[in-house]
Amino acid sequence: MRAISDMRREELAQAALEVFLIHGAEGMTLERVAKVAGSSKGTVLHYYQSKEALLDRVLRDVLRVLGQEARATVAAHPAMREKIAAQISLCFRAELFTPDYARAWLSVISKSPENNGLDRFRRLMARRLRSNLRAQLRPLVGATEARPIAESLAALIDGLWLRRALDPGSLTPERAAALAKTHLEESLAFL
Amino acid sequence: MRAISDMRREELAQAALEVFLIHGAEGMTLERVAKVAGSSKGTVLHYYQSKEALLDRVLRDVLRVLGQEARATVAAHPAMREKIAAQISLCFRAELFTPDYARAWLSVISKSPENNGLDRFRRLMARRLRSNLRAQLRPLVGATEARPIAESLAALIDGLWLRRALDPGSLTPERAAALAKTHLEESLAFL
DNA sequence: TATTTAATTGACTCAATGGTCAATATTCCA
DNA sequence: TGGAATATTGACCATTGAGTCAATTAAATA
Repeated sequence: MRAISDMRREELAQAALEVFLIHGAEGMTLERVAKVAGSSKGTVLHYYQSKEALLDRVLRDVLRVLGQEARATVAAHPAMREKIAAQISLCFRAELFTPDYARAWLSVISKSPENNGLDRFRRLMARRLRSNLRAQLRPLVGATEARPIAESLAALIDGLWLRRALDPGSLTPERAAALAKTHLEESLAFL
Repeated sequence: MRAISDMRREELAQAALEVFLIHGAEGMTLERVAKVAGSSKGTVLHYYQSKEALLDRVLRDVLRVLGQEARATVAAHPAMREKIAAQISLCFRAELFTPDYARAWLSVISKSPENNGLDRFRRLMARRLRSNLRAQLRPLVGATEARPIAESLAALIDGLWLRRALDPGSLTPERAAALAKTHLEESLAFL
């Protein structure tokens, strides 16, 4: 029967996500995952061939959830200006822009040069953000201007996430979103 | 005699810096440092009580060099506008804004939450940049406006460094500096 | 219920890394 | 030159974490 083993796999993935958010990609050790799942390292490796496979699963889950939210939110804002603003809000919404997520993200990018799975994940996230921003800017300012604005905005967003990871107390989600939106407004006004 | 042992210490610090720039803080293993120095792990630990002590030394050296350059360059540009531009240029000058330095920096910040030495270093760097930017903005736009502009600019700079670490090919030093300066100009123009 | 199938465990190996230490080699100087 | 101080080494140890595996336990089913 698949059902039981699938449920176990699910539980383990859930535990892994939990550990991942607290300890990052590297700190997500099999022991910790096993402990959170109330199981043993052996069992974890029974369901996932390797730590890499488990991490893949975790990242895939995260990616899926983020993707759904993003599409839904952007679709809900037909006007272009609002679409971009919505896109920015999405990046900094309170459930996502937490110290935990920010640290986890930092751990992903810092290991990304040595880990294919993490690198793929990172690239996907980066590409998704950039192409969304560009696509939404293009009708407003044209393709030529859209690129540098999207580039700058993406870098600013990265920097704000970094700060959230490192000095969580010094930056609220609202303030981060406000800074990004201000930057966008100024870029648009300047043309 | 101090002289000889001091020279050895120096050589080891040099080797450690080299390894640090290639492999980051974590990847700076005693074995690697010893190998580069043409020595042995035991010798490294003879001169530095621990890996932490060695890393401290490396970071202190980096900090000293960066501080000197920064003070000199900024002092050389008496006009305020130019001072800020010089400050930005300094962040992205070709010798510094290399993939190696960017990756090393990334490794520092990613380990910073768990390592006091790295955290102190990171905070120092961040504080120095921010306070420089704020100090130079204040006479131009007043204290109230200076803060958010400096904040935003600092985050953008961080984001650009991140990109340099992760996708080195996609961002030249000139382009990075240009993006940062554009952001600054737009912020100033918007007031 | 007996047998087969699957889940679970913990002890094991292996590799990497920081760190200790006693033995050895080198250097200095009286 | 010979002994004291110093430098150097490599063999050890401890820890951590991934991954293996055979033995045990639990579950399903004929």
